[in-house]
Amino acid sequence: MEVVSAAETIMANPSSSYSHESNLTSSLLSEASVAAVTTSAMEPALNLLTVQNQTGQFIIQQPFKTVMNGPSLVNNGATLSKSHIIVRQKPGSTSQQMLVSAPSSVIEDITSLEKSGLKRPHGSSGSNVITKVIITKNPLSGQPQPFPAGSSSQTITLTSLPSSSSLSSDSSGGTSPTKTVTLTSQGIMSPVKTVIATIPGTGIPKINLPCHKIPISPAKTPTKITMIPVSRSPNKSISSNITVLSHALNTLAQSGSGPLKSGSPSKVIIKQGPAPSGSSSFMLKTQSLPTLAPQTTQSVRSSQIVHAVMAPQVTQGMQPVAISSAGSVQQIQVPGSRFHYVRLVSPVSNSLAAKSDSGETTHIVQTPKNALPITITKATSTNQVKITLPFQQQNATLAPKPAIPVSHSTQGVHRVILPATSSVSVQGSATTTLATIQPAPAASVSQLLSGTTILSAANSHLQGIQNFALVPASYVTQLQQLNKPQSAQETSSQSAQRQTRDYIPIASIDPAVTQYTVSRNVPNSNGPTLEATGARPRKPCNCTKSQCLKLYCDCFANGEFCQNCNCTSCANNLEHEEERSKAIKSCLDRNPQAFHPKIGKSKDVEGNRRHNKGCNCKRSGCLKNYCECYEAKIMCSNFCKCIGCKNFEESAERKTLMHLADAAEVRVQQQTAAKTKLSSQISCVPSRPPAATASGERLPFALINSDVAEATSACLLAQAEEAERMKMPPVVQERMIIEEFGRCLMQIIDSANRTRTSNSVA
DNA sequence: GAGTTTGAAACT
DNA sequence: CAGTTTCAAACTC
Repeated sequence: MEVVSAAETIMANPSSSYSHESNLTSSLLSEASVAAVTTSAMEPALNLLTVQNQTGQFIIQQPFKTVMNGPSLVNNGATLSKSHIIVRQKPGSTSQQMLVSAPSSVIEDITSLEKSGLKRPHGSSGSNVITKVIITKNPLSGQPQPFPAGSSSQTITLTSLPSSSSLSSDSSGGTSPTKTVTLTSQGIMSPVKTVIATIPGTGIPKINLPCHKIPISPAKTPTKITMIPVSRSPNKSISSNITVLSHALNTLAQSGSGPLKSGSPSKVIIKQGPAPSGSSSFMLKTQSLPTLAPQTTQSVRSSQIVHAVMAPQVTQGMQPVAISSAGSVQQIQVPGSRFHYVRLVSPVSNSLAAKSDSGETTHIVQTPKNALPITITKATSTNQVKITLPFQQQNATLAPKPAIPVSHSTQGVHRVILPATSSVSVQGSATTTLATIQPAPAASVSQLLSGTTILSAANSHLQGIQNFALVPASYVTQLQQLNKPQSAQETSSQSAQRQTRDYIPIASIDPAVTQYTVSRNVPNSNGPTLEATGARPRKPCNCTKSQCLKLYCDCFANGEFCQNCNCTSCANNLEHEEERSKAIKSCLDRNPQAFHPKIGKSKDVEGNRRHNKGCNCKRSGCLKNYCECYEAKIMCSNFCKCIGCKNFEESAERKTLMHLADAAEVRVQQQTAAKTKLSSQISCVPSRPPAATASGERLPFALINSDVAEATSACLLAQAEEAERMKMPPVVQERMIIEEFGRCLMQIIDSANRTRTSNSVA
């Protein structure tokens, strides 16, 4: 595996050729790599890239300068950019290469480089400037580097990244002191200390987050962390300080996937929570801002420490930051569980990040307009630190090819397993084959829809089975219920309602690539019919013997947890997560495509759907829902091995059935439409007007009560009797009655007028 | 609602 | 890979 971390520098003053504020966000390194890449302000325009080993000893200290619209330089021949610096440990490299990448956009002004007295990097004129620094041992301590056996040297390679990934300049911080974010990778057993101090001589508050380590990978092999370019909001000097964190967090989102969606600010929350077996776990959480689309989420395990050093202006202009947004994530930590869950959730509200749990001190920073918010939360009662910072969203472009679940089982590699129903396509077969955290799982992660949950079983004994799995949002409900015991007042029906409400299916992002899973839950549907909540309708299963851990169970086959089902001895839930994981593994062993959508696109006819495997019907003629093809409303294909198939284009039986089905559907739709229309008409019926005017005067009709109506009726009846007694013709009798009715009305009006008059007099 | 039919999944 | 068994949904009454 390979650890890649990124650093980012931001120009503070676009008008100056040299910036006083160069923020290098540094890197996350693997357990096996050097401990830290640190930058600090040696002088206003010079930063120091420091690579520390696990014992805190400096391995590399490379000053570099950030130059506006020009190159940044590292004395040792390394060039760092104003935007991104990526430090990575090359996989399989005996020399333990570390790659530091920077955009090429900053490697243009050679003149200023030379002017600065710094060494011109080799090949800096090209777009890919690579400088290698090979260090055989710690130059300061003389001790061997803490690399795995066999590594005899380190190589730091500086490459340039596309300029498009660079950040825009910060126009406000020209005179601000250097802000530095340090990420220090430490050994697993590193002591935990929370230090909030001030950097001597700078007044810069230094926050050493009480994080033992950032769990990166349970594996012994290095973990690759790919960096993600940071959003290019115009004012991101603060955010840049923590960019490294976001980079590390976004490993998943970045790895192997396409470019990030520029201008899509989001937030990354690094949260350290208690972890079993003496290791801390970091929940890397990103939350996209409103109007943003998908989000990425990552849970990383490693053994690293994060130190955050932030300039005072970090807290300047603090504003509440909206956390919830269009597509955010939730981290769910289940006590006692080895699994770490992260959920992508739908936007709910624009709550404030500043508001945190009791005992937490939250710093929320949001740069001015269009800037990205940064939140640092330190829990006083717990050992928990959250850093919320922006980062660029990942391009959620989907490839039309579904690639789930991932069955690739590289040891020590996080895997992302998408349930069959997710229909989430990940890009490229090569990368999606293993939607792993290394190196490309993020693509799929970022493409997840709301409700998708990542289940991480890293470090568990299930390692090798599945370190990461995407589970349905319904799982989250169970997780949350575990975390928060149900209120005694909550009835079962309320619970059911809440669960139903919370249920969010995993679905395809792009309808064009939606793959229909043959599920009995959606009989004869042309596709996933969504409920009002956007959730796919879900039918409870009735499994009795399979424990809902076989593909017989639709819930399980769809990658869902059983919820409100009628099953017995169900193990398709959180309480049996290990069993479930084993069952998933078993299914995948039998059939790596087990959770793939059964219905895919036909290659023959564009846009046509087709059963990927084909049916084997013998007695139903493929004209009953027993047939998966018929159930999916598609015709049998060459893949089918059915006998007596009548489910083909020219089949008269099929046409008849389809017509009947269509007619029934039309009928249902008409009924529904009629009901809707009726209800809307009823709602349009004008209600009784107010009985009084705005001034309080009672209107005549308001005087008509039962007594008045009875008296009026008596008058009319008396008049009718009188007319009859007078032996008047029927026409005249009617007229007399109507005239009497008129007189009654006049009396009522007079009474209303009298009431109005008396009210005005009063 | 109970019993039957059916075909996918699981098993041998 | 083929045959058999198991299973749960679809279907019938």
